[in-house]
Amino acid sequence: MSVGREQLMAAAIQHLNEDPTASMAQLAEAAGISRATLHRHFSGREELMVALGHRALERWDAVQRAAGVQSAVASAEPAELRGALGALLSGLIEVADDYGFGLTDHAMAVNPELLRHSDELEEREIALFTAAQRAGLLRADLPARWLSGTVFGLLVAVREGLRRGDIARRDVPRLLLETFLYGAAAGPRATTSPETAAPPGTSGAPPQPPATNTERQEPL
Amino acid sequence: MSVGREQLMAAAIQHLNEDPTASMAQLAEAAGISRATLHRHFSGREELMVALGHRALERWDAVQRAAGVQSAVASAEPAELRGALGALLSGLIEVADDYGFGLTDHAMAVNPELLRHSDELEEREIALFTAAQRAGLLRADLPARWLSGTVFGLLVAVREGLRRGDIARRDVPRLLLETFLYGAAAGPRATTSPETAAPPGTSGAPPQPPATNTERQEPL
DNA sequence: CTCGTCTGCGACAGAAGTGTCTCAGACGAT
DNA sequence: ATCGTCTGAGACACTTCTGTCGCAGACGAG
Repeated sequence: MSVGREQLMAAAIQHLNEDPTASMAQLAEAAGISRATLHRHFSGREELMVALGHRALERWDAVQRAAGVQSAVASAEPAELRGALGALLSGLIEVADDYGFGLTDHAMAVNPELLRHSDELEEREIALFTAAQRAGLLRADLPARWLSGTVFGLLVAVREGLRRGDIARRDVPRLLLETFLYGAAAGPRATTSPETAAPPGTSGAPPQPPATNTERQEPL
Repeated sequence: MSVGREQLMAAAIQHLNEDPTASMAQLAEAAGISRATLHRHFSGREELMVALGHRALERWDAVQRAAGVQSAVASAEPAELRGALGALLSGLIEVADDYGFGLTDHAMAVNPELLRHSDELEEREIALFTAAQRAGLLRADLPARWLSGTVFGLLVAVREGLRRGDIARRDVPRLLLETFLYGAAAGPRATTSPETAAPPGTSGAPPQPPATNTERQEPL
């Protein structure tokens, strides 16, 4: 047994991230094994895809557990919800980066098993958003389900940005969090590190209208 | 000539939105023509895909022109930039809805022609974001390129939300605009229609801390 | 009516991927 | 050394999609 099932799936995912249309032969070669051996692990392409999907969903699940989503929702404490939200988003970045192709791959959106599994995780996430809305951390005038979709879309944007080299890996958590929470509009807001609010960009100081300077609540 | 080339592509796209893996035979059937006739219009699948891609990019281009992106950037006037941003996002919703599959289809991300075309449009959009940052409409502490990616990601979220029936079509412009500009965090902000700020959801009034009530600048 | 054009239909070969099978060899355990 | 297990290589049949071709029929223009 040269390569285990785990390393096999890891190699497959890594290769699928570069070419989502890779054939079984290419995936076998990427894993350094023969096509026959690949079929000894997974009876067919379908089974491999489902296995990869579940692997990704289990990591998503692990992120939710590590973030303490369940207990935060149960407690309804703003502090706990705040922490769970931050940990969740941070953790999801890595998952989206590792399993990038799965975010938008058609095979994942068709299989009933995977759909049920991901729906379950999504509902848990929506429950967190709903609780955060009740606690006054997140806006209540946007459906929690849409907020969940927003996170998904932003993770796609993160994946693309990293793939194309548009954004630096170390900036991703800040970009994701800032964009998701406060959006792109200019205006007074309290960030986690105010000194990074104005990077030394080429643009001079924006002729910003002197809006009433106030403190904004800092949910995360 | 029963069906023109335009209607043919429209039918193809509509069908591809439901099943991105549809074969040429399925696309021909969806358009109500034979497979041979489809090949008389497009020499192969590759050519069809490129044509569909360009069609989508031309609509994107049209949205940019209708929004007056170029002149707004040239003028650097906050009022013009504000209008261009709003018109751009509103227009992109329809494009993303009609050409949904193209947002994440692999064939689109591979063809050099389409890449050059979309890069050109994207650069124009980034120029608008940059100008809006200089005018104080958008945050300057987030890269304009990331803001462009954010819009892309949110459009993917819109597509998915509509496909799954999570969100109502009439709510989409508000959801997209509000989320992109102000994010998901709770806090004092001036929306375009304050009376819609608190929908009659099941959740009671959130125990929101009485943050200092202030007016926020309203970029769009 | 007749001609030219366009269309659908069926057939064809080729390409690519998939799943299965056999066989020989490597390798470790005993 | 031998046995059992696992592996890679190759061959095979099967499916699906693709691209091309010829032919017959519909249909409008003249």
